[in-house]
Amino acid sequence: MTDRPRRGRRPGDPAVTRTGILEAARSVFAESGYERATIRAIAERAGVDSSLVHYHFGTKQDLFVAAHDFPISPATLRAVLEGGEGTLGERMARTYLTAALSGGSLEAFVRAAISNPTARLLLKEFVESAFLDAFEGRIEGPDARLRMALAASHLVGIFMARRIVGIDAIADADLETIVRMVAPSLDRYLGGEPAA
Amino acid sequence: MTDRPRRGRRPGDPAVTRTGILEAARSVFAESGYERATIRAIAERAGVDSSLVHYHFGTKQDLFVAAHDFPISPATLRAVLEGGEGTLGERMARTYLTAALSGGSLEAFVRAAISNPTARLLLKEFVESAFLDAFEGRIEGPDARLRMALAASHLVGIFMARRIVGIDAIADADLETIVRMVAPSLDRYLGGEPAA
DNA sequence: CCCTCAATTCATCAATCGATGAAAAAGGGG
DNA sequence: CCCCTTTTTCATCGATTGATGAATTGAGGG
Repeated sequence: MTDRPRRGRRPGDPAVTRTGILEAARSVFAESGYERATIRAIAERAGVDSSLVHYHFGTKQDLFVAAHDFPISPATLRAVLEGGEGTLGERMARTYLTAALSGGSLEAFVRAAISNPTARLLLKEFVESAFLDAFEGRIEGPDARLRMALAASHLVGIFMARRIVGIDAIADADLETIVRMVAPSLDRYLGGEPAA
Repeated sequence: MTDRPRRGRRPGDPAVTRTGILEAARSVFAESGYERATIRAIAERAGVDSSLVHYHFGTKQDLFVAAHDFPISPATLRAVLEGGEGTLGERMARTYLTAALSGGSLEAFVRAAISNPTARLLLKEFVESAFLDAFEGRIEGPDARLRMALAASHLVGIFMARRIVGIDAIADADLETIVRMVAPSLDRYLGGEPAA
């Protein structure tokens, strides 16, 4: 990592270099958003020439897609659905907020989605299919999908406030406190009553 | 607007040109976000040379600030606080969602805040002072500020879902329907009970 | 051990962008 | 009506960026 790299192929596993680039891409995208992130910055963080990034992943957009396969795993989804302690809203808040606030993956996604149409579509697709569709059928009553979306958007808003905008009251609060406060609101959306 | 502009000062009021640039700036910033928006595109939309933009407003960041003085007016705030029909949460949801979803001003702000540190600070400042501070004292109970911020973040999330990401369920829904569904959640935050 | 192929850097291009400085045209006070 | 100021376009610079092609070096099969 500290060697002066000469030209040509270097010893060791090329796969390490590849995943290193992906990791660097994720972190730079998360920090700077899609537009501001430069291939050169990603390459530098990976300790690699910028051409190598293109060689492995093609265009910048290809790299972004490759680096962000799946923000939240299906396993996470199952954990939310197939109970445990607490209400559904509580599990949902805790699981998604923890996942979103820990890694940089979703942050990169959201940041990128703001300015880049492709990333925006990916995010929309992710939320609608892997999120709304997954819960569909488990939530009853009229407007089920809209109520689901409202619950999800609440979490997105909290994520934005804490991670992107940095509203103090939310950024400084204990995560579990937030979860306990938010859970009843989510349960109200997921519970079924049509809201007067 | 359709004339071939020769060089030099043009007849008519220069203030018209100025406000035209500001308007163009708002719309381009809203569409593209801060990074993607180019001075050249703004100038073209205003029917003006790009240098004129610099002449009037200096740097790109200066222009952004000048174009987005205040997303939501103090008058709007008062309308929310000093009742009328419905609960506080209902007035809050209706007023802010309408304001945020109608003009392009807040959209530009949010988009810009994602990638530009200055815009991010402006947005944070706006939310925290003109929003949280304004309600402070009117909301009782422990964690008042956090609960306020949760209510605000819920609205931000809905705005994101509808305007930025374009989640169908929320984008297609009637605004008044959303307001009625969300209001009880907001009231819960603003009402005072500490949430078990 | 050689020869091909994959991995990697170097050099460089074309495009774009923000910004500046000079030139041209209209306004307006004296 | 003249002259200085303001407003506007034109020309251009320097920096940055994504991308490409050639050169160099290691890996690995035969």
